[in-house]
Amino acid sequence: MPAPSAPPGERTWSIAEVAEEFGVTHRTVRHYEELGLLTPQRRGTTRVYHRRDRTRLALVLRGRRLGFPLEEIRTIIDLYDAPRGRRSQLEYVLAQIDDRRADLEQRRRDLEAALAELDGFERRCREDLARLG
Amino acid sequence: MPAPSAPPGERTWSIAEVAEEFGVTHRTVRHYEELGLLTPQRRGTTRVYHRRDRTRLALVLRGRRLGFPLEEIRTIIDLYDAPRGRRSQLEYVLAQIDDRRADLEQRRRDLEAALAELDGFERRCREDLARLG
DNA sequence: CTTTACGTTGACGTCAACGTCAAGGACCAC
DNA sequence: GTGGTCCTTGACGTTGACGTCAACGTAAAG
Repeated sequence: MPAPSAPPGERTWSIAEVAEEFGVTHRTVRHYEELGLLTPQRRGTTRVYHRRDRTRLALVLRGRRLGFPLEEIRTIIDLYDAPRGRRSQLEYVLAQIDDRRADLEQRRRDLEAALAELDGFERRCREDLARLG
Repeated sequence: MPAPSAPPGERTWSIAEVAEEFGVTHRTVRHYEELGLLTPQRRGTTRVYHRRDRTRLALVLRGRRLGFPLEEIRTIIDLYDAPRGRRSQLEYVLAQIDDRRADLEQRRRDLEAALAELDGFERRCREDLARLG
């Protein structure tokens, strides 16, 4: 059963399909649900994934590639869905955004430094190689 | 005993000093030694850290901030110290460099995407805020 | 000489992020 | 019916990266 496309015309996916598509195991998908990172619909007892779930999963996996702990990832993507009706809420969200940005920019500096070192190292290696030529 | 600066005039450090300076615990420093990331000298039974160890520790911590597993970090920084006398060795090292660069550039893409999203989200939040007067 | 500070080596504990069964329900094909 | 495929919920195992003792050595300070 490759997941029904029943009432609102919107396509949905089974757990096996999303796992396959994103290159993770169904256990991983379930784990993310346990942590509140995903909240698929249920058709009876079976999980039904919508576009929204795929979007969130993509965000989770990107955060994972960047080395963030899942708990932290949750607070971030929850931020995107947070209510922003009142001024105080908006100001809180904006403060969080600043924190996140500072973190990401530190990582960017680390990343650029690592890449620069790698470049320098490659140059030296190529010079060594040329000398052996 | 803030570590002796005995024969070659080069300053050295105790485990407490390097831990302090890099903002980690001595347990962490020992753990890194167990994994072969650091190889301090011994004066009797006591560890003595040289500039080289500090350099490596800095690399390790940067790798850690970037979310790399310690084992992977070890293979990378060992690469920097690897023998490159023979052509085959150099070619191996250059291949490894390419692998590493590909990984780092994927991370950079993820990072840029995350920052871009954050920027867009902040703009929307600021617009919401403006609408609230 | 005893205390205090810092060092050492095990060895077990913990937490995150899953892996890996086990046992069973639901539905289709034959 | 039986089998096969995909789904479910536990629940225990594992790995990485340390934390946290315990038990002990050593060397300067009182």
